[in-house]
Amino acid sequence: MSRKQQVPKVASALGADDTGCPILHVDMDAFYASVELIERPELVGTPVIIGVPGLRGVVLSATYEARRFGVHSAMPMTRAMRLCPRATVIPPSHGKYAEVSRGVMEIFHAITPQVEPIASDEAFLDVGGARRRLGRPAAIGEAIRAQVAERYGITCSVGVAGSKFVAKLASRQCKPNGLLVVPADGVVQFLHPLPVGALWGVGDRTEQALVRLGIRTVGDLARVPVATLQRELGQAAGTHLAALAWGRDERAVTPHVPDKSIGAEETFPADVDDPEAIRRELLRLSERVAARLRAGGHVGRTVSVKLRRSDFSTITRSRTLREPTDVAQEIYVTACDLFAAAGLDRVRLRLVGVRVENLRGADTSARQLTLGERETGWREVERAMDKAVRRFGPDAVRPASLVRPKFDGIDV
DNA sequence: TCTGGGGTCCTTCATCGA
DNA sequence: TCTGTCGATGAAGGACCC
Repeated sequence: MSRKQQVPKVASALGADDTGCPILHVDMDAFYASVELIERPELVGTPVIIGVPGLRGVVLSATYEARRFGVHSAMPMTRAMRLCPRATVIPPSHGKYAEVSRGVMEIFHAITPQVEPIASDEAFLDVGGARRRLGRPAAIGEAIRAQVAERYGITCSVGVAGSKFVAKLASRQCKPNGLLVVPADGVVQFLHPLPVGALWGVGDRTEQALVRLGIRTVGDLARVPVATLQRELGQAAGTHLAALAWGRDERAVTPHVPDKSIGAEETFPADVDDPEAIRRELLRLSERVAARLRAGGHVGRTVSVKLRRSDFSTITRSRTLREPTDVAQEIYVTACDLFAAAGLDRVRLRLVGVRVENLRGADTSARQLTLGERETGWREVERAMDKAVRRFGPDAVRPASLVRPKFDGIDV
């Protein structure tokens, strides 16, 4: 589901010497759309867009037939429909995608435990340790493609290289339904003709900044002194990009990356300026975040709120608590304080969000009551709510203020 | 044209204590 | 005692990723 610009196809696969190429990047092709077509085979070969039409939604995924009209993921649905009015629009079913994603990850784990998922539809694999058992990396990549196709009837693309970042570029280069090996001694030859925007970490803004400096390709970038890049892009980004331009990327495949924050946000169907309605939404989001914290065994110390005005300008406000929490009421009270302190009363908002950062394991954080403080009992109440939800479903229990329609006059 | 939702990481600035 | 410096931490914003 890459949303970066398509880089031009290379004419040659640069041979197939995969010695020194233990890293695989596996990327499902048009994942959500492909999963939907499993149940709708009559739509194969036609333009299909996954997204919610009408509302303020964006395209989540599109078949390659729709992409030919200029449709791509993250594009506003209204624009996508103008570009491709014939497209069949299917609302997303995240549960279905998660199920296929789990199955695909199982296939990866049967190859090697060194699997680093990047998203539901892509992962890095380090197959260095699987060679003796399963053969060369390119052969392992082909085996994965065959297994995914056989089990789910969908295709994926595989990049094979000596580093994560080159493997990722390679998989993008051979999409859809391809496999590309970038040999260790062909990295510079592979990278330098690519546009700078193809690099991981170069988005629109950075690309514009680089183009202003006359840097259009990775090769151009490689010839610029590191100090210049650091001055223009900042210390970290400058150093990082200078290394990438020469194919240097030492990052290892890391199977377990701990969560650093958990949040939830929602765009209103129409802008809202009623503080009561905004506080109700903050409560709903706090409930969601707290439930996910508890489900993951996390507590967090910093609560932040995100407030986006109707003109899309966005502010965030955060507060670090004395003790970490996974209690919705504590998160909600803090979020309301932050909202009040932001001084946006009666300002029209299009989005609000709640996030908890500074996470740690709930089991490693014994809560310390200060002198005179009384345990509120909210934690116990919310754990009981978790049990009810697990047993009777998500609508089994909710705060009284959320029993009313979510937004005044708009029940969504 | 009009921009979702879930994240990570970096930079800058302010504050505080040693 | 005062001042300057340095590092840690927190807060805010922004760019980027899928």
